[in-house]
Amino acid sequence: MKKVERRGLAGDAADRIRDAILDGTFLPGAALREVELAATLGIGRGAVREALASLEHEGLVQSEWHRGTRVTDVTPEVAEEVYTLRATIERLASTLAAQRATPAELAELDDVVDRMAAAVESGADAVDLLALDIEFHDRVYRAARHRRLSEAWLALRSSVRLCQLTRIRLGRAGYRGLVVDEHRELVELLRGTASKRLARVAEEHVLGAMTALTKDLTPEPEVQQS
Amino acid sequence: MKKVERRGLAGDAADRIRDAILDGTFLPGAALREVELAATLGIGRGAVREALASLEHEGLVQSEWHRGTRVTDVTPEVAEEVYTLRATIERLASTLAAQRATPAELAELDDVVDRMAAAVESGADAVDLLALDIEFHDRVYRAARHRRLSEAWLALRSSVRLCQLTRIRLGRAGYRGLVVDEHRELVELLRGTASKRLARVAEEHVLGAMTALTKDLTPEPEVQQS
DNA sequence: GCTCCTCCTAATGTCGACATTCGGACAAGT
DNA sequence: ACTTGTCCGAATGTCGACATTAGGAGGAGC
Repeated sequence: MKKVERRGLAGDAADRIRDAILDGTFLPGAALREVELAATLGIGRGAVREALASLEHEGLVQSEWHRGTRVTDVTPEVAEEVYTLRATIERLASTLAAQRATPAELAELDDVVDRMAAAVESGADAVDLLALDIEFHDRVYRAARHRRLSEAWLALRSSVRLCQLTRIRLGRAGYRGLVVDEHRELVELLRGTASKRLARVAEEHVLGAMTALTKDLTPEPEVQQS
Repeated sequence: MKKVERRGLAGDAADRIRDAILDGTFLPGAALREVELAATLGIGRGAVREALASLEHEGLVQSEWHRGTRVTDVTPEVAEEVYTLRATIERLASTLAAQRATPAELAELDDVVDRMAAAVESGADAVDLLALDIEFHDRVYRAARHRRLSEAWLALRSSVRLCQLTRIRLGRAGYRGLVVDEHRELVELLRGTASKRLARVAEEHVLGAMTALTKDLTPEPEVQQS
């Protein structure tokens, strides 16, 4: 059995607010007022404060002394920071996962990739594909069995989603079929013993995503003029 | 001019508590009671709560639902997690610093290494050497100019100090002269363009420290018997 | 003697009230 | 016209009181 996780209101509140940010209820740059959120969620301001502190630690929001909290807006610079850091961490996660993953965990990774392939085949939504992508990497980190590393991923994960979602929102996006192949290659390498190559591919997998992302996020040259 | 940093009580409280943990006022495993701390520091419980949340994010303390917060105790497992993660992050930091460091920053690194050498020469305290070691790496991260990466280091730094300090407290320790040479090599590589070699050396620099650390932290086989 | 149940205590979780701070609007001075 | 000073509204920062919970002490039942 898996132990039940008991959390306070702050944890729930953080989840709600995070979801609201990720599904576009709060757009980048929007102000998150404590009293307002407290009223909306039906909880006290203390819990909201704690939740916002969590989200700040995840990089989803930024707050300044006595100036409130607002949703981080996704600039190419932010995307570059998030993805370079993620690439580095992913390198370690893959290496560890290759050493420690059980056959069952590897099989589950296969399953996720199959579901991704099916989703691409049936022309599924880009958001659904993104969810599968993230699930894949969640499982890799779990297989790595490294508490602090998993926490680092949890902190980055929200930012990764936010980056990809704004990209999708911009209409660019287009999850190519390439994604499926890349993940399938990763699973194969996790099964093998070519740790050097695995580390390189895992890192490049993320950096490749970054390249596509920053390019799409860079605002097109304005034609309009004042 | 450098902008003044305005923080609330929580920030100050976090610093005080962190220092208290690092200088041994609160030993690993000790309970940190909110009311007690609030009374000691002369502030409200809210601020203390916020401070403890920060420290938990740094990995210095752990808290459970309705069971309070206690100082993380340094096991070889913790040390291994902290140092493997640090090695990975340091690899990126060094690579970026090599690309972005100004000549002034590199000169300051030289200065730190010189001070380390002088300290070793004059048989200084292990704690002082540790401070210089950390200052060196602080500067590397600053030169890397990567906000999220720096934050990741800030979060790990306290744990690194805690690990090293308990090691010193155990009497093992003994900062060897080797440390000076290693840092001097790092600066040279930062000046050069051999980025692959730099990445490897930076990573191994940390992993080497880990090996010494985990060995010293592993409790000696008990002779006593029940 | 062992288990289970009930209470009790000490701590954390939660909340709303009050204090502090920011930034803009507006007016006065140069 | 530009700067400077003051006021004001709205938000966050801070605090103590109250609600809830965990874990142990103690007794009843077997």
